[in-house]
Amino acid sequence: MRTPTKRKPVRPRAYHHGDLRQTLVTAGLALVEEGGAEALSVREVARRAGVSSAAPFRHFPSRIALMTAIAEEAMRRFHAEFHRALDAAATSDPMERFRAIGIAYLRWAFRNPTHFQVLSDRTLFDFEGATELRRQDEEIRAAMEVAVTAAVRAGRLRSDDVRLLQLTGRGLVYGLARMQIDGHMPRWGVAEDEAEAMAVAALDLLAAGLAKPA
Amino acid sequence: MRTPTKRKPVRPRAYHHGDLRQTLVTAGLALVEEGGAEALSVREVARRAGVSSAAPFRHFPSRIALMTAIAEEAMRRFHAEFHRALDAAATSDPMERFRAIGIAYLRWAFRNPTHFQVLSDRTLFDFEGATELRRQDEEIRAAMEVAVTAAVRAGRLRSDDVRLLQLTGRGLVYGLARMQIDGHMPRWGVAEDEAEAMAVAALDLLAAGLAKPA
DNA sequence: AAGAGAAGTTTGCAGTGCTTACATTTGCGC
DNA sequence: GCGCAAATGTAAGCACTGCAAACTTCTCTT
Repeated sequence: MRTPTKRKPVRPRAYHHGDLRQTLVTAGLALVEEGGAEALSVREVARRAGVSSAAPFRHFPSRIALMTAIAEEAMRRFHAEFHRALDAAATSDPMERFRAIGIAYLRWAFRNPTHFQVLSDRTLFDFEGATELRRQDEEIRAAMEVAVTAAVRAGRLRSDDVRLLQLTGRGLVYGLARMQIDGHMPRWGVAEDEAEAMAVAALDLLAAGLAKPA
Repeated sequence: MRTPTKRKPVRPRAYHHGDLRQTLVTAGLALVEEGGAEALSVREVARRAGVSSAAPFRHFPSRIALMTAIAEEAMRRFHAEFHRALDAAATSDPMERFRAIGIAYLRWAFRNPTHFQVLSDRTLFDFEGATELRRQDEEIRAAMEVAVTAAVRAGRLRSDDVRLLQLTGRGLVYGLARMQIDGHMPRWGVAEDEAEAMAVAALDLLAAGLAKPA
């Protein structure tokens, strides 16, 4: 977003924009935030950036490529906050760590619902082509695997099937997040302002249930 | 919607179609089945039904209204199969019943992924306007509430918060179904042909965990 | 047999993603 | 500095979409 060799650093940027690519991603992110993924059109993004409707195609070959860049930016933020939260809740107890991971995930999803929506639906962007995103996604998954494996090794869980345990944990947390996004919570008697707390309570209930009985 | 006084029940139906409304819903359902909800366009549905692109608007005021009718048809099938499966697994044990409900839900979702996708995303159709659908949805939810309440009364669960227990059960099952639809399973090391069985195993793990320890 | 209403059609408008041809600007080798 | 190629913008246009209006055809009622 800097302007090193540009002659007119501020307003009257005629023709060449300076950093259109990043501007488009930022505008797109805002659009998604306002109206969800399907509210994003290339032309509207161009309008917001103050360029012609064909300009974005100089930087992205298709709408899906633009969405991929937006998803990558969203994942960057998710990844950063996820690790920040994990570091803050530094604990060596594997069950505590399992819980902290789930809470960090839920927290981000509930507070960034439209960004989470983009990340979760892999028909919306080119998952295979987003190398960095895939690495960060894998890192989050691996963090969970580490915690679960440690808990299993310590004999703390009622099952020793790491893959199944992971799937169960992720399944619940993913489901709660998507129920919120897809508008199911009201139908289950969960009000807007208590949704996140209820989701955490559900996670706690699962964690308690997975723990090995005395 | 039958054809009591029609003169030409079969082929050469010129102009008036006879039962276009139902034909459109059926064609739409097939379209959704093939390519998911976003693959459905009013014009393509019209093409398949062999009518002009404006004809569907005689029966549905908008694309969303057509999608709502499609969702209602999908829900009708889901509801029917759900109850058929529940009746087949007739058992009075509340924990068994809880499990049977979850399995029936998972089974339908995994075998009708695109139809499930439509039903699950409430931005795709007019949920509030679909009275019958809402009633059937509520019935499925109520079946779960009955089972959970019975289990709590029988002192079989580690929590007595029915709402939280329901949310946890639904959250897991919904999450597993959506993970499948959104294409997350491969990344979690779950192959296509074992996905449904793994989901059931996760449900069993949750059920075991929710049960009151001896 | 007449006429009204239902259910089709054609035409057209505004929006979309994307392409092609053209214009401007900028960085780089000389 | 100069000049040219590449990068990056624009304008115009195509095929598609959802949807509205005006018109036509059929069917049902009386």
